Amino acid sequence: MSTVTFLSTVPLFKSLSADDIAHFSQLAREKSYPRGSVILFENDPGDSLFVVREGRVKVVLVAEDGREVILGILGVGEHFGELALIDDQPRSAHVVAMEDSALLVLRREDFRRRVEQSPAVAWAMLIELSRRLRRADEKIGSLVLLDVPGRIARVILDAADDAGSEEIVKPLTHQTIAHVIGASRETVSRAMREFVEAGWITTEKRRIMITNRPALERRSQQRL
Amino acid sequence: MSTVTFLSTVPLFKSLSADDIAHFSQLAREKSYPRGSVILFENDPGDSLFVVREGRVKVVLVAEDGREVILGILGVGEHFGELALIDDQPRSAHVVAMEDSALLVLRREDFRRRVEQSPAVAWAMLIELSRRLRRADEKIGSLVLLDVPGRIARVILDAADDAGSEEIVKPLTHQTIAHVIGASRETVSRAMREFVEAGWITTEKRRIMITNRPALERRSQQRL
DNA sequence: CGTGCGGTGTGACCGCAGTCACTTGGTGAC
DNA sequence: GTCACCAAGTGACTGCGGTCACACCGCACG
Repeated sequence: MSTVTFLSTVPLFKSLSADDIAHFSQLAREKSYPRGSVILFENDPGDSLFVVREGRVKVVLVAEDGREVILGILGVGEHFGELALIDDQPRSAHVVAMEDSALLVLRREDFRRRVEQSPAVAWAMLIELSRRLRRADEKIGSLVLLDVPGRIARVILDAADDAGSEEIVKPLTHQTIAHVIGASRETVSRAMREFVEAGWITTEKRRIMITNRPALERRSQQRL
Repeated sequence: MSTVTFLSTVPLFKSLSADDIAHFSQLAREKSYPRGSVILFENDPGDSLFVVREGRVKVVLVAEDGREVILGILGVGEHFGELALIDDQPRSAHVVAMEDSALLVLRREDFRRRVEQSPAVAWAMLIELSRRLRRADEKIGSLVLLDVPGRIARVILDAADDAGSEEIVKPLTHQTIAHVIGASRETVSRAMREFVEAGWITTEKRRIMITNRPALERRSQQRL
C-alpha cells in the first residue's frame, strides 16, 4: 500500500482532493516504533504530526508516582500531534506505542503551509478537533457522574461503536481499561465479572462481545 | 461600546484584520439573558455561535438525578457554541447564565462563510479549539490523578492565571467550585478551610487571594 | 519441557470523600 | 425591622473503590 492510497483512507484526509492528498504524501516520512517505546514526551517542543499507519498507540498523562491516565488510544488511520503544530505550545501528553507501530511523520512547516493554502484542509482539521473536544467533555462527564461499572459500560459501548459491530476486535486488557477510566485493575476485574454473570457481555482472550446492549446503555447512564 | 470595538478585544477576533472584524459585527445580533436562564440545551440542534459581551455563563452537563458538572465558565470576551457550527452535531452541553448576561449571536451560515473565505479566521479558530482541548485533557488528568484538595489548588491557580494576578476577582462559591472539580460542597468547604489555616490563601466575600503560591503548586501536583 | 511473565481472580482491610442533618451568617426585599 | 434565601461551617455515618497480598493460568521462548 503506497502512502497516497493509505492517506486517502484517513478521516482527516478522506474528504480532501486527490491533489491535496498527493501533496501530503510527498512530504511524509515513515518511521517505526517497537512496542512500548515512547514516541513523544510531554513538555517537549513539538514540530511534527503523526499518522498511524500500522499498530496502536496510547496518549497518556503520568503522575510523579507513576500512576497513569490514558487520554486516548489511536489505531490505524488516526493521527496525533497536531496541537503543537497549531498553537506552538509544548506537547500536552506522552504518546507510547502499544504494539509495534509504523507512523507517517509530517513536519510543522509543511503541514502549516498546506492548512493555510487550502480551506478544505483547515475545515477538516476543525471538524476533527471538534470531535475530540466533544469526546473529552464526555469523558469528564463520565468521570464525575458515573461510578466505575458505569464508566466501563460506556467504554465498551464506545469501543463497539468504533468497531462498528457488537464485537470488539482489538484486545483490551483490564489494566488498560482501568487506565482509561481512572480506576484500579482489580475493580475493573470485579465489575466485568458482574457484567459477564449478568449476561451483558461475553469475553474470550481479551476480546469483548456485547450480548445485551440495552442493559449496558442503561448502566452507562445512571449511577446506581 | 460598539460591537466592532468590542469584538476587536475578543481573543478569537483579536488577531484578525479590521475588515474581518467589521464583517462579523455587521452580522451579530445582541440578546440578553437573566441570571439562571438556560441559553442553550444539550442535544438541541445548534445554529449559532455566542460571544459573551457582559456577564458570565457556565457550560454544564447534568445527570438524570440532577447532579451537575461544570465544564467551563466563560466571561466577557469568551465565546461558545462553535462546535455545532463546525461539525453539524447537536449541542454537547447546556449553557446557563450565571449572572445577567448580554451575548452577541452569530448565525451558522454567516460564520461558516467567513471561516471558509478567510484563512486567518480559520487559523484563529484552530488555535482556540487547541487551547480548549489541552484544558479538557488537563482536567481529565486532574480528576484521575489528584485528590480533592489537589484539584481545588489547581482551580485556584488557574483562576489566578486567568485574572493575571494573585487575586481572584470573580466571586466563586464553594458550590460552584465543587461542580467544577466534581466534588461535594461540604468537602470543598473543609479543604478550603485547611488552605486558609495553612496560610496558603485568604478569602473574603467569595474572593480568593493567593498568599503562598509555591505551596499550592506543590499540592496541585501530587496526591498525598 | 520447565521457567518466566503478563494477565486475571479474589479476599481483607481501610481511607477519602459523599450524604445527611443541622446551625450560623450575610444580604436584599418589603 | 424581620423574613427569605443563599452560602458556608461542622459533626456523624457510610460506602465505593483503592491497596496489598496471593494464587492461578496460558503462552512464548530458551
